[in-house]
Amino acid sequence: MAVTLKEVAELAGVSRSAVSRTFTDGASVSARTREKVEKAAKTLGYKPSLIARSLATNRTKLIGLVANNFQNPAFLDVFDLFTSELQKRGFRPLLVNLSDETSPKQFVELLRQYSVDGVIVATSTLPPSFASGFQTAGIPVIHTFGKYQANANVHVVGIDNDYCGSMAAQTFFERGYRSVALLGGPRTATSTQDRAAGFLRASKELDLEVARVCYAENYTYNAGCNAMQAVLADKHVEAVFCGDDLICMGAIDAARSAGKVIPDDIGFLGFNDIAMAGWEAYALTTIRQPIRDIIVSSVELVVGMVENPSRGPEVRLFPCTVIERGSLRKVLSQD
Amino acid sequence: MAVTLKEVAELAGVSRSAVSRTFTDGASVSARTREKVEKAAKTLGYKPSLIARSLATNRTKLIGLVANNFQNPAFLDVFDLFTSELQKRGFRPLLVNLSDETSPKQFVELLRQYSVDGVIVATSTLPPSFASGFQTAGIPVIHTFGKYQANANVHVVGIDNDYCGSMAAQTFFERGYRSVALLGGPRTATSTQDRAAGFLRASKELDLEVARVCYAENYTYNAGCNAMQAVLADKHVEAVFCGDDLICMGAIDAARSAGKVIPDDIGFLGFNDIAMAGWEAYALTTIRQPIRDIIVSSVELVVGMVENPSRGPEVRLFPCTVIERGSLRKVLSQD
DNA sequence: ACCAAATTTGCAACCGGTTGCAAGGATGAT
DNA sequence: ATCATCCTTGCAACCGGTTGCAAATTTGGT
Repeated sequence: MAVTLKEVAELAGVSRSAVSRTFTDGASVSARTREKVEKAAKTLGYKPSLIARSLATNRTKLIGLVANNFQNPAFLDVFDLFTSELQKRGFRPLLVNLSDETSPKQFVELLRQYSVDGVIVATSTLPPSFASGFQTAGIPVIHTFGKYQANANVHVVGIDNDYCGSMAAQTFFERGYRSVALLGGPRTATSTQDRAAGFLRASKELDLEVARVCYAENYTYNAGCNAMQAVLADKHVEAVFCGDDLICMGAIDAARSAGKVIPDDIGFLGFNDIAMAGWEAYALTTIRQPIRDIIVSSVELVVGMVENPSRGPEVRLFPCTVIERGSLRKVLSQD
Repeated sequence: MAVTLKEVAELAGVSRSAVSRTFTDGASVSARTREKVEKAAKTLGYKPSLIARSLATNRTKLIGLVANNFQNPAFLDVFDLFTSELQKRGFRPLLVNLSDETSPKQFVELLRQYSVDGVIVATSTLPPSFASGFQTAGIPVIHTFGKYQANANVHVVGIDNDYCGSMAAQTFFERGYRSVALLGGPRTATSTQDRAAGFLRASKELDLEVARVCYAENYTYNAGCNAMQAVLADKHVEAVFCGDDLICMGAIDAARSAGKVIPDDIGFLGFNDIAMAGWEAYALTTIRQPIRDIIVSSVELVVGMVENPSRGPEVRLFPCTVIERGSLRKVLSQD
């Protein structure tokens, strides 16, 4: 069915090598040969098979994206950027859905079988050991949204979650809140743990009372709704720091159902700044995670590692910013 | 680096064919040989290279997913289901982002170069000719969310958009609305055109006045917001049929900003039933598109075609249902 | 016009599997 | 024990490219 190198070579009256060389850049071919080959290729409609090339070069130009959070709108940006950035660079994305997998180990094997050139593990709910499994198998890997560990041998791109936690406390403090709550993401996520640590430490330093600490079961609206019930039991919580915008929106709706007005009765601080956070119905004040920077950087890094595998592990953290909208009261004026 | 067939064969003391056969099911190997090979493979950590296998078998077990709407939450379900359903069947998803592509033609070439076994084109904003380009190239293709055409040679899985349009008119009629508006998705989408046709025809039959017809520029909240301004200019529009939930939410917020109360002052009917439609802040009454059925069916169909390429083109349409929430008034009681 | 150097070309081996074919071995019936 | 049948095995060719090497050709300098 498909046209092969050989047929082009015959039509052009040159060797197979010559054809191969016109299609691999950096190879030495004379202008005349190239012209003959290109003409023949065009009339036959020839394009080199990337599979065959992969076999010979041991490069597939395939990058795996492993994710386990396909229901969070924040991942729309991830998928969009990941795919378009890879395409720009001549690579292709192979998606792996880890959502309902109990044993993720087998996926290392699988991606190895497909000979992906590199892998981006985009999740904060899997341990660094999962990502480093790829490293061990000889596959360049980036742990995006991962936790930085001093002894880790794996690249990490993301944010400083501990610092973000302290930013949240600072944000509450500046707005005059004194009794606050933490409504984190899933307990097992390293991002949740780090943010909680930073939040609690800074709250202590700023003399904020953390009246309640609870965690949503997962990154969903409903989980936020449910977890908020516990917070509502504490009558004197003035503001809630949520581990995710989606959770925060659920929490807000739970509060509204209980008759609370936002931000007058209770304030909310989200995390991520997904598109919906800007919608008028919620107008979430939230800590923005620079997803674009993170993904672009991850892609650059993984592509860089494919081209130069000896690069040592690197950690890239991007700053987050508070996006001021309407779910917290205003900063106290300084008079 | 990687362990190959040959090394396993040597360790096990058998031929390369024997090793190959133990790893391809349906091949004939004796129990004793299989045991020796499996033991050797295990000690060496051998897994067959899918790339090499692809070259020999002309099958990659790769299915392309072409999409151009990476910002709509409805696609979270698409990505989730598509990837997990493929994984279940031993196939892998290769993602193609067509979002900012002016010339999609080249992507046919690209997927052909990767020798994908099949392609799912999941969009209603590309013409059937794009999908059939894959067919012409000899690649099984499903046009998911596509338009059924009598002369088409390409499989289509989706819904009956014309009928959905008439459902919307019927829904308005049953609730006593008499002057309505259409706020469609992008004009160029075939789904928009078909729904508009069905809506206008049924409105005429039911004697509904369609006071306004306008279209959002794309499937976004902001586009819905903007397009709603025109509708708000008509003081007597009682209800709006939106081409998408996201557009609808933008339109609702625009109406609320203009002081309207929903559904008392103006009613809204969405489309898709994305997760957010159920959130209390919007409580959208919407026409639910059965995305799960559509994607599962698309995957089944494309996998089926890979296994049996001679199957003729097939059209699979799934019924949509009205999900009753709070953005339209109640059905009139029949007394 | 001549020669050394640089460039281009083709040959052939290789990437890591699969598979048709014929030979070898096992099985079962007589 | 003999033979026909069936199953298993290894050989070797093939899938469609790439690439080191040596030969052939071009280039440039004088």
